[in-house]
Amino acid sequence: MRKALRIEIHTASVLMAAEELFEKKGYEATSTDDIAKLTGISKSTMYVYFKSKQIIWDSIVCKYMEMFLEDARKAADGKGSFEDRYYKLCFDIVEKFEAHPLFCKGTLGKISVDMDQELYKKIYDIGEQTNEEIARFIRSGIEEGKVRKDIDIYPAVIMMWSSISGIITMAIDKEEYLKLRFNMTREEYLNKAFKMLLEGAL
Amino acid sequence: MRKALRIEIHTASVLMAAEELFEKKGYEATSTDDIAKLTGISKSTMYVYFKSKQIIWDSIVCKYMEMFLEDARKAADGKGSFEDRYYKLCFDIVEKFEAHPLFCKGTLGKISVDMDQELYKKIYDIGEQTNEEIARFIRSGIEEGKVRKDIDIYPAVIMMWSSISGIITMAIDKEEYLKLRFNMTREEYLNKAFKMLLEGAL
Amino acid sequence: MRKALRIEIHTASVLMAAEELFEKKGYEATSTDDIAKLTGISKSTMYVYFKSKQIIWDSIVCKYMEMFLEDARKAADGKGSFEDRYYKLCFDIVEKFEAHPLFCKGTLGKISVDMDQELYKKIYDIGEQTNEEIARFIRSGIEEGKVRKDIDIYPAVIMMWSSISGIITMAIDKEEYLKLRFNMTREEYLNKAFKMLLEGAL
Amino acid sequence: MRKALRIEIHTASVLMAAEELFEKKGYEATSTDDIAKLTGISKSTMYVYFKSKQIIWDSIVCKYMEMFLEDARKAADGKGSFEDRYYKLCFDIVEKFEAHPLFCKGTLGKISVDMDQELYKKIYDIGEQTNEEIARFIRSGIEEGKVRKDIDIYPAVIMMWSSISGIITMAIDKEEYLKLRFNMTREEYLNKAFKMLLEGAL
DNA sequence: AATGAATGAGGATTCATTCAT
DNA sequence: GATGAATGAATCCTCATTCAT
Repeated sequence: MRKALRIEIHTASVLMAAEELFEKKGYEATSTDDIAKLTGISKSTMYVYFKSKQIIWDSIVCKYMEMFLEDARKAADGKGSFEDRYYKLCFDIVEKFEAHPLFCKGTLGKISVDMDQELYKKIYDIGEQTNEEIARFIRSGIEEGKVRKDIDIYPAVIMMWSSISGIITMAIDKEEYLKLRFNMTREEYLNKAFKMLLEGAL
Repeated sequence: MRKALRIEIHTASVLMAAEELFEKKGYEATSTDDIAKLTGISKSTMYVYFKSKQIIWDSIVCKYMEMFLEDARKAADGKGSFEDRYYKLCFDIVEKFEAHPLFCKGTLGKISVDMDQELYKKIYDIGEQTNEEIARFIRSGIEEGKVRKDIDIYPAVIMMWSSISGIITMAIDKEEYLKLRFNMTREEYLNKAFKMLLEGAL
Repeated sequence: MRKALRIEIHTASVLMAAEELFEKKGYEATSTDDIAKLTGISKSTMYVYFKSKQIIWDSIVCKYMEMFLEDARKAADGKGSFEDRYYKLCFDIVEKFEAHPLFCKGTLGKISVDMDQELYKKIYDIGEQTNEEIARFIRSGIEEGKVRKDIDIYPAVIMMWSSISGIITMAIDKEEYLKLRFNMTREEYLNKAFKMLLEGAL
Repeated sequence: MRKALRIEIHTASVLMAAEELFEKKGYEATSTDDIAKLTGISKSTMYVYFKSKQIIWDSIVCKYMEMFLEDARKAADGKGSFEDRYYKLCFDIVEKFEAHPLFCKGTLGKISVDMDQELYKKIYDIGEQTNEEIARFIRSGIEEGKVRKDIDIYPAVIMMWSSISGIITMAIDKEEYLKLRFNMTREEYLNKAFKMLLEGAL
C-alpha cells in the first residue's frame, strides 16, 4: 500500500518534470540530470523508477495515446450526429496537439519496439483499441448513411488518423504563415481542412 | 571563376557525403568527423563551407523541397486528366519518401528559422512556389469540373499537402503493421488512402 | 542455535551465488545486486552477513586456499613414491585452476590485508599450514633420497609453490598459443614443465 | 616533422602520467580524468592520441615487454658463462618487477587480442622475439654443456619464463612475510630460488 | 584557402553502500 | 533480523566547434 503510493508519486513526478522539459527543449537537449533535478530527486533514484531516458519519453507518449483513445471512444459512443461527432473528435485531438505538440507527434511514428517490455505491449494495445474505436465510429457513420457503404474500414481508420494528424501538425507549425499569408486563423483553417477531409473533392 | 567552381565542388561533395551518412545513421548518430572523412576534406575546411552541422542538414532538406516543387510543377503542367495527375503526384512523392524518408520528414515541420540566412530564405521561397504550383493544379481540377468550384484554394493546398504527407509517413512507418494486421501491402493501402482523400466520404 | 544455523545458511547461499557469478562474469562485472538476487535475499540482508563485496570475494578465495591445503596434506601424507606424489600434487592444483581460474589466481598475490579482520587471520593461517605441509612433503623427498639433503626447506616451499603457480597460470592463459605455435596440448606442456621443475637443468 | 614531434611528446607524457597513476592506484581506480589532469592536457586531447583507457594500459605493458626483450637479448648475446648470464637475466627482470610490479604482471596473462590493431600485433611480435632470444640463450647453455641436450627448447622457454615470473611475483608480494617468518631478505630468497630453478632437485 | 590540433561541455548510466522502518 | 528505498560519486567517452598557422 505504502509502496504502491510511493511508486505512484515518484513516477508521476518524474513524468511531469520530464514532460515539461521535453516540451521546452526537446528530447535530445533534455538531460537526465535536468529531469532529476526538476523532479527533486537524485538521478539514481530516478533510475530506480525508469530504466532509461527513452522509457521516460515513451511513458509520456503512452499517456497521450491513452488520451486519444478516450477521444476515439467518445466519438464512437457519442450521441450526436456523425458529423458532430467527427468535428468533435477532430477538435479534441487538436486540443491535445495544441497543448503538447511534441508528444502528440511522438504518438505517431515508429515506437522502438521491444515487445517483451510491458510498456511497449501496452502501447501496442492502446493503438489497437484506438483503431477499434475509430472503426466503430466509422461504422456508425455508415449506419447513418453518412459514409459510403463500400468503404474498406481499417484502411479508412488509418487514413483518417494519419490525415488528421498531418493536418493538425501542419496547422500548428505553419500557423504564423497562414495568418500572414492568407489572413486565416488556425481555427478557420482547421475547420475547412477537416471539412475537406470529410467531403473530399478534394 | 576558379573560386566559384571550388565552392561548388566542395559544397556538393559535402552534401553528397552527408546525405549518405544521415540517411544511413540518422542525424544525431552522424558526426561532423564522419562527414568530413567521407567527403575527403578536413573538418575545418568543411566548416569553411558550412557554418554548422545543422546547416548541412537543412541544405539537403532544401534540395528535397526542390524535388517536391518539381513534382508539383509536373502535376500543374501535365497533360492527362486531373485524376491521373493527382495519383501521379501522390506516387511521385511516395517515391521520394521511400528513397529518402529522413529528409522528406525533414521537409515537413518547422525549419529552424533564421531568416537572415540566405538558406532559409530560399527554403521559404521554394515552399511558396510549391504552394503556387499546387494551387494551379487544383485550379486545373476545378476547370475540369473534378473539384468543387466553391473550394477555398489555398487552404486546400495546405490541406492536401499535409494529408498526403501524413498518409505517406504513416504508410511507411507502419508498413509492417499493415501487412501483419490487415495483410495489405503499402501499395494497396496508399491507393485506397489517396482515393479516399480525393473522393472524401470519408 | 537458531541463530548460528541461519547465519550458516545465509553465508553459504551468498557464497555459492557469488562464486557462480564471479566465475562467469568476473569481479568487476558482478554487482552486489546480481549476487543478492541470485541468492534470493535482499541486498541489505546480504550486507548484514558480508560487510563488503570485497569480503565476499576474499571468503571464496579462502575456500580455495583450504582446498589447496588439502592437496598439500595429501602430498605430505600420501603413500606412493615422492615423484608420484609430486605429480599428483601438481595435477591436483591444475585441476582446481582449470575449474576455477579466477579464484586460484586470487589465491596468489597480496590479499587486501586488514589483519584485524577474522577472515584475513584465517587466510594467513591456512597459508602457514599449507607451507608446513609442503615442507613435510619435501622432507619426505629428502628421506627418500629424491631431494638434495642440503636444500633450504622453506625457501624451497615458497619457490615450489610460486613456480607451479606460474607454470599453470601461463599454461592456461596461453593454451591457444601453445597449440597454434608449437602444436602442444596443455597437458603435454604441463607434464614437461613439471618435470623440468623437478629435475632442473634448466 | 613538427607533427611527429608533437605526437611523440603527447604520447610520452600521457604514458608517463598513466604509468604513475596505474602503479599507485591500479587500473580500475585510475580514471581517464586523473590521467589527463596529471598529463596537463584535456581529456579530449588525450583521446586524440589514445582511443581508450585500455590502450593506454596496453601501451605501457608493451613498453615493459620491450624491456624484457632487451634483457633476453643480452642473455642470449652476452659473453660470460651460461650461469652468469642466467643470473644476470633473472636479476634484470627482478629489477623491472621491483620498480613496476603492476606492469610486469600485466606482461603475463592474456592480452585482449584484437590483432587488427597495430598495437596488439606489436605486442605479439615482441613476445615472439623474446621467446626466440630465450631459445637462443638456452641453446647456448646446451652448447656449453650446462643444459641437457635432450631438452625440448620451446616448452623450456615458456617454463623458464613462467617460473621466473612466478618466483619474482611471490618474492615481492611476500617480502615482508619472508623477513618475518624466515628472516630472509628478498635478495637471499631470490638467489636460492633461481638456483633451485636452474639445478632442480627440486 | 586549407587544416591539424585542441578542447569545453556534456551525457547516460552504474553501483556499492547506508539507514529508517 | 530483514529490507525497501535512496543516493553520491564516478566513469568512459563523444563531438561540434574554434583558431593559429
